[in-house]
Amino acid sequence: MARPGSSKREAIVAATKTLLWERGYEATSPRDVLALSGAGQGSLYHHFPGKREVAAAALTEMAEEEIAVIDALFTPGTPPLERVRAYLTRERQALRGCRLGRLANESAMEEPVLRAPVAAYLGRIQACLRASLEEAAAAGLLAPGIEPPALAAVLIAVVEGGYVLARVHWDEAAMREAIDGAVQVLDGVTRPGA
Amino acid sequence: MARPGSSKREAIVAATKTLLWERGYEATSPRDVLALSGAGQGSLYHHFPGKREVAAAALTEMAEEEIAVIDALFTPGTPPLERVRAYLTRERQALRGCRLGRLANESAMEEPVLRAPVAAYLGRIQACLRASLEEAAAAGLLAPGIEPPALAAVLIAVVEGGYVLARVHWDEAAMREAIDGAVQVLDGVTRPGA
DNA sequence: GTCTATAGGGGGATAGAC
DNA sequence: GTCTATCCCCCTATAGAC
Repeated sequence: MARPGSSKREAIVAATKTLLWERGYEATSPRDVLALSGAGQGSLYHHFPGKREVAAAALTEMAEEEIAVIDALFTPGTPPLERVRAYLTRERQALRGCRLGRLANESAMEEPVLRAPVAAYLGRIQACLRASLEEAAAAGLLAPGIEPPALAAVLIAVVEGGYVLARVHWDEAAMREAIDGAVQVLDGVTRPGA
Repeated sequence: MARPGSSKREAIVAATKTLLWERGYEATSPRDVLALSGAGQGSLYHHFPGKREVAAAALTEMAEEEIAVIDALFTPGTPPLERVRAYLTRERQALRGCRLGRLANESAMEEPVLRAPVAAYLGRIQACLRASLEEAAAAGLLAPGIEPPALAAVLIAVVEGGYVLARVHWDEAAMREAIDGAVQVLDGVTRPGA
């Protein structure tokens, strides 16, 4: 039932992934999903109990995909502070918003099944940042008074907040400035070791 | 027409302010507004062309109120870095989200009349932060390599991103940690002058 | 200026044929 | 497993009385 293999199910989930990023949860209707996927009403309600479960399946896939990208970015090979910088400066489509974090202010976050994949994604990023910063701290690269967990929280917050600024000002530069600042701050509280 | 004095108009705008914070723009229907305000259908469409303009009026008032709070926080009397800390550490209801910034990912941001008050509010905060940080820099309190505009962008982004983290993890502590980190970072890149 | 009544369209879901 | 047809309710807005 929740297995892949049925073509329409995959089409429905794929369309939902597109629409959730583009419009969010509340603004995405089953009708839109069916129109974009080419499936009929029956297919959706055959494979899923309702809209929420379709979205949950889509969000789960989205989180898996994005977590894979994050894990690749934080490969243990490179020096810890390089990994952090790579995350901060990776390319982003600021005006589209964070693919998962953009749902933060929707009522969907009150549904555990929808909140979970979003929390897993942002949580993974924060964990990777924290681990890298702790590694840097252990190597004596972090200024005193800076706790790795707190700095990790700052950096993920700057990225998510950067998306907010870009959307509100309708200007990618608003996010770029925040990211630039984060890099300056990172340089300011670390020693040039890496 | 857009004047106050008509009791129902004010009730409608007041109800809209409440609902916009609680549910956002798309999830707030004229019906909800009328039910909460006690007004009838006719009153809303007598005073406003439609939902968008009601929301615009509500957002404008919300921005004015919040900007007044910000301006009070950044009174020129106190030392510049104290003002910045006061902004960072002011009390917030993390799980409710930013009263204006929570609309960032709604389609409402494509409507200039709705985006403008939100942008004005966040823009004002950023300007106040920048001015304070420039004052601190002029007094030699800022570490070299830290540009006031970039640091101002970081700080407003941490706050807005902190709201996102709190909502996504459904935990106020997620925002607190980001704010704590921002204070640590601020201390890390400034000299103890103030 | 405020009210009730009503309308056209879409949202989310179900029925039942194929 | 997929389709079309249909349902009820809410969304946004208009009509027109008071």
